Amino acid sequence: MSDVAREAGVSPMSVSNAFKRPEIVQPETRERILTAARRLGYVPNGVAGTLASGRSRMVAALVPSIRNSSFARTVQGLSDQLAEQGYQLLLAVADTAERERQAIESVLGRRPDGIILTGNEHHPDTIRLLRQSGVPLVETWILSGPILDMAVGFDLNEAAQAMGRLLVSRGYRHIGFAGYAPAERSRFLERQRGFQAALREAGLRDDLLFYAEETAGFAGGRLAMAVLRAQEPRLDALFCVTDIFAVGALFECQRQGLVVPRDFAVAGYGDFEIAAEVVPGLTTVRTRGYEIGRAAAHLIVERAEGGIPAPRIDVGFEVIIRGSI
Amino acid sequence: MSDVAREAGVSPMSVSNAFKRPEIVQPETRERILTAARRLGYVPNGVAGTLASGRSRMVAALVPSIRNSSFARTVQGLSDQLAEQGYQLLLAVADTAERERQAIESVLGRRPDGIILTGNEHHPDTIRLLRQSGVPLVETWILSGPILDMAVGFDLNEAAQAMGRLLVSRGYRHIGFAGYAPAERSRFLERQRGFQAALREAGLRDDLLFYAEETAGFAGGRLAMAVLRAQEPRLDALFCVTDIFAVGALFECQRQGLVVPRDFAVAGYGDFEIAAEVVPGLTTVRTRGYEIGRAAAHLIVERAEGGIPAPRIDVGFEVIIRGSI
DNA sequence: CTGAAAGCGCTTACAG
DNA sequence: CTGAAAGCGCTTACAG
Repeated sequence: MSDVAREAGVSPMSVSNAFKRPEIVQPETRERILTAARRLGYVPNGVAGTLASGRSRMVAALVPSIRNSSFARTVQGLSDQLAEQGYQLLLAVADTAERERQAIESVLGRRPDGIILTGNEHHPDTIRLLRQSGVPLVETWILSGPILDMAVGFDLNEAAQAMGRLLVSRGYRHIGFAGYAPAERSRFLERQRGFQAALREAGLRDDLLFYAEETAGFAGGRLAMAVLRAQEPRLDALFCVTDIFAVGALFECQRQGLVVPRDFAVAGYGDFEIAAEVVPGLTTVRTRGYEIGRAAAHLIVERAEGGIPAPRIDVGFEVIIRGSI
Repeated sequence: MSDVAREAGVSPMSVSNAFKRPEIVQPETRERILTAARRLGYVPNGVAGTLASGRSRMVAALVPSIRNSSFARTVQGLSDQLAEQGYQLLLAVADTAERERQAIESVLGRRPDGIILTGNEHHPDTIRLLRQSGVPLVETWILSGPILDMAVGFDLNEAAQAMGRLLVSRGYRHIGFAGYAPAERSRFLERQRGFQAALREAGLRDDLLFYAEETAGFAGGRLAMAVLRAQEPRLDALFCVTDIFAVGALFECQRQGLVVPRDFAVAGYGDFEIAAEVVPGLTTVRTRGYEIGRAAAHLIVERAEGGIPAPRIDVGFEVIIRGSI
C-alpha cells in the first residue's frame, strides 16, 4: 500500500480511502491512485484490514453435508447472497457434534462477522465458545425450540403433518414412515411427530416407523419398504423424510412390479430435482433451502452493519402433488 | 493473548509457543498457560497470526456449482483433507468467467495459502492477478492442455472414448451424444472428441450431437432424445456427459414405453449415486471427484509446507457396466 | 479533502 | 527454555 501511495504521490491513508470510501477522495486523486494500484498489481490486504478494523466481511457456515441437496441449496443461497453483499464464505463440513466443535474453534480464530449453523443441537463446549465469542449466530433448518441467537427455517412438524393428512385423505390406511437415525435429534423428531399426529387424528396406527442413516441414500427407501411390509403386510403407503428415500422406494416398487400409486403410494420431502422427473412424479414437501441460505446470510450482514433484524424467519414450505400417491 | 500471559505469569511469546509449538515449552509452563487460556475463553486470533507470519492456513476453492454431484464431491474431498491438516476452506461458487474474476480478486485479499480452480479456462485478468500474486494454484477436472501451476484430473478424452467403444462393441450403430453447452469449452470438448473418435474408428457417423445447458438437469436427456431422434429415427443409443442427462433419458424411455436396453441404450458419466439405483442400472463412467478434491488440497498443503509436489496428478476413471446398454 | 500517529494481536529473529 | 523489540499492512480517530 505504501508503494502505491509513493507511486501516486499521496499518503497511505488516501490509498485506503480510495478503495474503501471512494466518494470521500477527490476524483482525480482517486484516479491517480487506482492507476498506480493497477500498474503495481496491488490487491489490498484484507487480513491487515480485518485486524485493524475488527470486521472481516467473512461469514462462516457449518453444514453436516454438502452432498445432500437441501444443504447444497442452502450453501448456494449463502454464497449468492454473501457475494452480492461483498462478503466471503468460510465453509466447514462437520457431520458430528465433535467435528462441529473443532470446526467452530478454528473458525472462531478467523474472527468471522457471523456463523451459520445447521440445527439447534450442539456440543455444550461449542455453545460456550460461541457465547463467549459474541459473534452473531444463525441456526438454520429449525425454527422451534431454544435458539442461540437467530434462526431461519420453517415448521417441520406442520409440514410433516400436512403430508400425513394428505395421505389419510387419499384413503391410505396402513402408512409407514421412513426417517433418519438417530431419531431423537430434534430436526428429525419433529417430522415424525407431525406425521404421527396426522395418523392419530384419523384413528390409524402410527407405529410403522423405520430409521435409516442420513447417509443411506436411495437404499433407505428400499430398506424401509422391506422392513415395514414385513411388519405390516397391508402397508399401502410410505412417507419418507427425504426424496432420496422416496425415490429409492419408487425404484423398489418398479423392481417388484408394484404399480404406483395403485398398489402402493410414496410421498417424499424436499422436492429435489428428481421428484419432478421420476415416473410417476413424486408427491412431496417442497422445502426452501436456497431461501434459508439467503435469509441466513442476510441476517448476519444486517447485524454486521449495525441493524437489529428479526430473530426468527419462517421461509415456509409447500406440498407438491404429483402422481405417486 | 497478553491477558493470558499475565494470568499465567509468562510472556506473550510463551503463550504463542504453547499454542503453536507446544513441544518447545516446558510441560508445566504449558499447562499453566493452557489453563489460563481456558479460564479466560481465549481463542488465538488467526488474523493477527496470518498477518505476522504470512501464512493463513486457509485454502480457497472456486467451483462453478455446488449442486452438481461432481463438484459437491470435490468440495467434500477438499473439506475433509484440509480439516485433517488443520487448514480451512474458503469457498466461492462462480459460474461465469466474470464472477470467477471477481471472486479471485476478493479471495486474493485474504492471502490464502493456495487456490483451487475448476477447469483451465479463465479470464485473462484472472490469470494476470493469479500470476502476480504468486499463490500456489491447482486446476481441477482437467489434465491436458496448458496449466497455470498444478493440475488434478484424468484423461477426459480417453474416458469418453472408452464409453464410445463399449457402445460400438455392443452393436449400437446410431449413437447420439448429449453434451454441455457451450461446447467449445475444453472441459466439455474433450469428451465430445473422445466419443467421436470411437465412432469414427468404427466407421459410424459421429455428428448426432446435442448440447444442453449445464443447468438443464434431467431435462437435458429428454431434450437430447427428442432432437436426435428427429434427426436420425434409427437412433439406438445415447451417450450423456452427465448421469443426470442419462437418467433423464431413461425416464423419458419409460414414459414412451421404450424398453432399455432392448429398444434403446443409454450411457452416462459420473457414476452418481442414482446410477446404481435407477432401473435398469446405468452404465456409466465413474469419475473420482472426491479424490480430485483430496489430491488438490494435498498439493496445496505440500507446497505451503515447503515441498515441491508433482505438478499433474491423474486420478483415473473407470467404466461401470450395468443394465442400460 | 488530506495526512501523521497509534494500534489491531500476533510471529520472527535474536539475545539471554 | 524464556523474553523484549520490531514489524506484518491496514484502519481509526483526530488534526489541519
